[in-house]
Amino acid sequence: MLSTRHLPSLASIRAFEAAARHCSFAKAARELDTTAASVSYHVRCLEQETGVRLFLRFAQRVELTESGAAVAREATAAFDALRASFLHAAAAEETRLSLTTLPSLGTSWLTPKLGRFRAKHASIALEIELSADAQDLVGGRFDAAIRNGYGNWPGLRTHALFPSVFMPLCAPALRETAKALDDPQRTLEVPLLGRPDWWALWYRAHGRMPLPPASHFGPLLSAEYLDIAAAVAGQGIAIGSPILFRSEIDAGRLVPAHALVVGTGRTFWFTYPAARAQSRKIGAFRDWLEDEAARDREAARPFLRKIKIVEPQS
Amino acid sequence: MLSTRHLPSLASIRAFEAAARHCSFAKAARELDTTAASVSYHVRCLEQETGVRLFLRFAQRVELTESGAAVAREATAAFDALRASFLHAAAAEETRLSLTTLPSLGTSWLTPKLGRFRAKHASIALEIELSADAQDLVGGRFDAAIRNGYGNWPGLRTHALFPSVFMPLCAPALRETAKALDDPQRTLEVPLLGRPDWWALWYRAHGRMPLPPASHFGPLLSAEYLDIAAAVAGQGIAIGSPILFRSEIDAGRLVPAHALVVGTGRTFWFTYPAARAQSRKIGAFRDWLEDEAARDREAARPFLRKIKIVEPQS
DNA sequence: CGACAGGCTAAGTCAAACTTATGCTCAGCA
DNA sequence: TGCTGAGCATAAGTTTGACTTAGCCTGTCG
Repeated sequence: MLSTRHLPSLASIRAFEAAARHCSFAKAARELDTTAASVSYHVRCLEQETGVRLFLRFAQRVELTESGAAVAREATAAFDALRASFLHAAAAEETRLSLTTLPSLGTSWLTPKLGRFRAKHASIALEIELSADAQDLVGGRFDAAIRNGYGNWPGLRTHALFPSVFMPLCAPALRETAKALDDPQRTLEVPLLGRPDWWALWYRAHGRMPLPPASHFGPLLSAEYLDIAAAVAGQGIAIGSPILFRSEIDAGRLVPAHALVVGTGRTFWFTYPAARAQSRKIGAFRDWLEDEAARDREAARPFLRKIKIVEPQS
Repeated sequence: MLSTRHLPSLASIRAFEAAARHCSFAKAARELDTTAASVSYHVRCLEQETGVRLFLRFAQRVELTESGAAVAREATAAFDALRASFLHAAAAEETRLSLTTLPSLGTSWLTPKLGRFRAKHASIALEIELSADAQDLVGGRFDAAIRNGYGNWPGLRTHALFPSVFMPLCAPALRETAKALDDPQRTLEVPLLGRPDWWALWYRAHGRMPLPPASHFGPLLSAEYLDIAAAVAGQGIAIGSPILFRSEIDAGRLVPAHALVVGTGRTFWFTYPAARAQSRKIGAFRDWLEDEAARDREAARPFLRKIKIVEPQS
């Protein structure tokens, strides 16, 4: 009859449980949006499989047996507990958002704004992991990511935040020294900080100055925001995003060392698996993030007004 | 997402619960005797429907999330409780047998034997309801019945116990008076007790005596065993079954008032719904009952050796 | 008495459940 | 290092338990 782990058809148990609550097959059918014949069939199968009389039948009604009532109590409790656990898990799921993002964006741009997100969405705890490499969004480890790229990632939904651009930035004290970026007669007296490939692209876009030799470059640091920190300290001219480091500019710790802003067509995106489109927390974070990005794009308008796009050499 | 009473697909929950226990879709599939693809599909559907990440996926394994683990605990507990309630109900069902039977058979024949049934099957509690009318066996109120008839009841399984026959029985003191049943010269000095239709059939089978007028019949009592009680008290000659009332004969309280035993082809049957054929308690009771009936048929062999069958007039 | 509600059953239908085939990523081993 | 096997994923196709429909029966009520 009933083996060790075997359980009767759960569909039958579901039909029985509803019939027991209503003491009526017709009412159970209405609740389950099915027919009384289906309920009758399932209860009969259950009785046959288990050998337990669950209902006494009368012409126009049914009556639970003692055994039937006992099983029904357990069934109702079991389904209620199951339901509650899903509701609880879904609610808990909506209170934690795990985000993977690039180190400079996370450190310099996002983190300073989190107070505003927390104020707006007190119930959502944000967990941010910084990584220079794009993390997998399918395995379930992360809910969403902020990435730099062209936004053509299969299976992911993408929302553009702001363009990925760069320009020379330096401490105000180096404003005079920085004029050498535009003057072939002047010698560059401080090192160039940041990604050499960006500097190469910048000089290419500039078009009227040769790329300085490698000896003019500072040490290669592991993230953009470290180059910027060195520039703030007056150690050279860094190449970086006027959006990501806007707070430094606004505070007067950095100034544009040259007016030319270069881009490669890349953008910063907020992205998540398409299957997660219904997630309320992802939606809330996305909406807030888009507002923040729009605000920063607006504030950076003088820099973004005239971006010179260059093709990266592959 | 999840409405008030709605529960996700129970098949999906079942697959998830097994996968959670094993932390492996492949192992769950083996337990459920299905494929890993099926388990994977169900878990995915469940995650999609509930919005809850239940597992983190790695190339060759899966890992429960916190939420997944919580839901799994509830699911395992729910299924275990359900299973236990069915096992318990099935066990309880096997300890109670409700039988409907005819009054005389129940009172005079079956009840005196119940000690032997109880001794043999201590765990089965017998509940007997006496009724002159055949009770419904389909509604679930009764497990089985002992009926008198031809045994052709649709949907029921039948086991013959002993033939339904009748003969004149009286107290020993009326043995001389009873000779009038065979002697046209003698006047019947005591009333005839019991069913007038049986007396009519008996005289028809006799063939050498006219049926006495209605004035020779005693009052119409509601059950055969009451007629017999009156006969034991010497109030007349009763017509009844030498099997049902064998104990009175053995004790010398009654003697056959005439040797002729008449039957109409009817039998006493033990019967139950065919769908209940697997019931252990019904099987146990049937086996015991058949033994008792066989024993009584053997003891009544002198009476049953030569039964005169007459057709009832319809 | 007729209408209706609510059970039952058998035959037929259908959609969720399941299978098969293929692909991908590791881990372990020679 | 290359090969094998295990264990996930997905899409297309198949199957079967779940469900529907039609008809019947029994009460209840107006």
